[in-house]
Amino acid sequence: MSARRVTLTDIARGCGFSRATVSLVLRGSPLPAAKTRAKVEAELKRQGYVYNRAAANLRQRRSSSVALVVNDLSNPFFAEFAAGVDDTLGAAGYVTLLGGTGESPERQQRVLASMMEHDPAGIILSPAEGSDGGDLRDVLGHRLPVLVFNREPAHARWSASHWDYLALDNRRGAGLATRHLLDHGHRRIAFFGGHADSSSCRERRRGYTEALEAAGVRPEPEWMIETAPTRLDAAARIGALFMREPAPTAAVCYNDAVALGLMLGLAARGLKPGRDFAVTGFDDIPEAAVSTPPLTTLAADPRARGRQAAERILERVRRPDLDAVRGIVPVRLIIRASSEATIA
Amino acid sequence: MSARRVTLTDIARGCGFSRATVSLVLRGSPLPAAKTRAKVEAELKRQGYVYNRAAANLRQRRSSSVALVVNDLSNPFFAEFAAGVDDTLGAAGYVTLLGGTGESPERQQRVLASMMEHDPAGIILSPAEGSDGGDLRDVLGHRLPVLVFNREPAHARWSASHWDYLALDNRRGAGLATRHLLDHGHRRIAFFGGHADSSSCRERRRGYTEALEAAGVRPEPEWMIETAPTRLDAAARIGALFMREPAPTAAVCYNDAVALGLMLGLAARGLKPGRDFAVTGFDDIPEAAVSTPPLTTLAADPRARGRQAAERILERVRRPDLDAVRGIVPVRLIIRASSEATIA
DNA sequence: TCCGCCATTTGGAACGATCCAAAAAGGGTG
DNA sequence: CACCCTTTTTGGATCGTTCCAAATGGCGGA
Repeated sequence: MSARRVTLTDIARGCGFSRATVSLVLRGSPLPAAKTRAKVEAELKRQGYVYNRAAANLRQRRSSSVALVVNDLSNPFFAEFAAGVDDTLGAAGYVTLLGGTGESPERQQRVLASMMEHDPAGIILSPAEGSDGGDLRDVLGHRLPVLVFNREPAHARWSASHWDYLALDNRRGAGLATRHLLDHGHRRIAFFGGHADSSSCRERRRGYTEALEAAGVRPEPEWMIETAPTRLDAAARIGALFMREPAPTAAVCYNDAVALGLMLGLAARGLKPGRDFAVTGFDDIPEAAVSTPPLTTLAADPRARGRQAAERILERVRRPDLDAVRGIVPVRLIIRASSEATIA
Repeated sequence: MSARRVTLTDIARGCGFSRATVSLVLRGSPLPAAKTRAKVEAELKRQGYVYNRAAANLRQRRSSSVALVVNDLSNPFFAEFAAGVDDTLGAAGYVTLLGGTGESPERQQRVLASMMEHDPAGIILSPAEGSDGGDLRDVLGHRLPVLVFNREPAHARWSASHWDYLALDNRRGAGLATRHLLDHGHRRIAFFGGHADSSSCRERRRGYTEALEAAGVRPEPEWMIETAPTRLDAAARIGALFMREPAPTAAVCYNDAVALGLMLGLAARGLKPGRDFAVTGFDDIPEAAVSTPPLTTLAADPRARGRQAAERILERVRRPDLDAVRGIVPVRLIIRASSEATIA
């Protein structure tokens, strides 16, 4: 166990060529003679040589990894996203450095600092809620290609800079859901869940408000209800919807977790979601299709988003000087039973 | 953009000390005088120095990363597992190299080879279905600490060696579920889903069979039904349960995905799961709590398992010569409505 | 004043690869 | 056989850090 690692020098000694020649063979250069190549390759196999990419990267001043830092890995949306990122990076010969922040900006700073020490070629960051753009800039510096996914950190200082940005079309998505409910005759529609200081929540609220106004319905501030973006907290706050008569007859929810929580809460109050009250979500997590009732929601194909993010960061690594790109990806409204409730 | 990276030498030049001294300060050695330390630290901040761990690792012949290779990141069970692993590794100052294999042994070989080139301190592997122990040994070599999670690769050659192993108590878990159904009066109980060549499936089947036999019920080979471990395939194969009269009245499912698919299929045949037919799952994925009806299943707390795996691999990195450990973690039966159906 | 001792500081060789310019080995030609 | 040209091969410096043995400086005591 645990003998020394086999190096280029060992191979060179073993087959009587120089380190330089062995290195050429390793990299598949056409220079070495066929005979030489064969001998070297035999020796590589014989000794069980494993390439040391770290050493090579050091000399070549490049990097073969990309960091992926996400706010919440246990959320299936981000897990799928991560899978997509890893797919594409792997295919391009990069390895993924994974870091989870658990929605804590402090922890995010630490994780990012640690990533930086590993010298990634670029970084894909889905910021923790409450991230500060200035703090991020401090750890990440000005040199590294960065793609911000899904939400914008507070303090726009960063946005004046060269970071790419990729997010869902939250505004249009929420608008679609709202119009869908309006089309079913609803007029008293709440926006339920999420934290108003998260950029994605603000955008969704905006899409909701605009859709209402476009239909000539006045948005009711009391019906914009904040919750943590989890099933549990959503279920707990359902009371806020029914404080005052007349109560809403439908709700656009911040995301699927919140919508599922809301439906649970409704059932507990004796209301049948989808018949007595219409609900929509956002994300189309796998559960949405099998909940009771199945949840109308907005699909964004997180795995494809992951691939997209990876492709973009790779492109940016190749050409660091291009202007930053802001990508807003469309979302699809998936209509299921949870929004069937109709107002005559 | 993209100026040269700041190095130790730059700092040394900038504050008039030698590289060696700056390095001592960086590593918090007590040797440098307080005054010196202060000056160096000021210069570090001034130039925005970022430590290059790769270079340090090269010199020190050690590694600060651990590879995590999983068969299916988009499965919430493994996503949680990964989050747990990353938690613990991060806290210990290691970075996680993530790799997904999508259940393909060929891809797994490639991913592992790539990981090896990045010289991880150890590797946590949840093998793809159909992995071959010999192949694994070939890429991983004999030097690297390895923890195999969740299932055993075929060909036991590897097991004679020094790899750690951590898995759920599949046998006991399936036994618990089976006994639970027996206690509700069921006698015609199927084992539904999974591939018989996966070790976890074999173990669960064994627990099921033993529980039946302990209750004096003869297991019926036709009632062990194979499916891919997905909702979709499970739903598609439901017919196999009802080929012959009398049909089973309950099923122990390979995992939650399969159980959810089965319930879907039952509903489609006009049977109400939980009332006309009892179902249990395995894993306790989040959906299990909110499905219709909520699913009786076995919980294994994947995040805690992730932490456990990480701790074990770190321990093994510290002391490579200890004997391999086989850890079997207990699972808890979570009783919900899907298994309420009773036989008088 | 000189010496020895302690606390600091330092030059230069590693680590395992790549790069570059230059050397060595073949192979025709005249 | 000397010459030139092409094909192969190679030594040594380099990437950014750490390690080590040895150098430096200051200070108290003889």
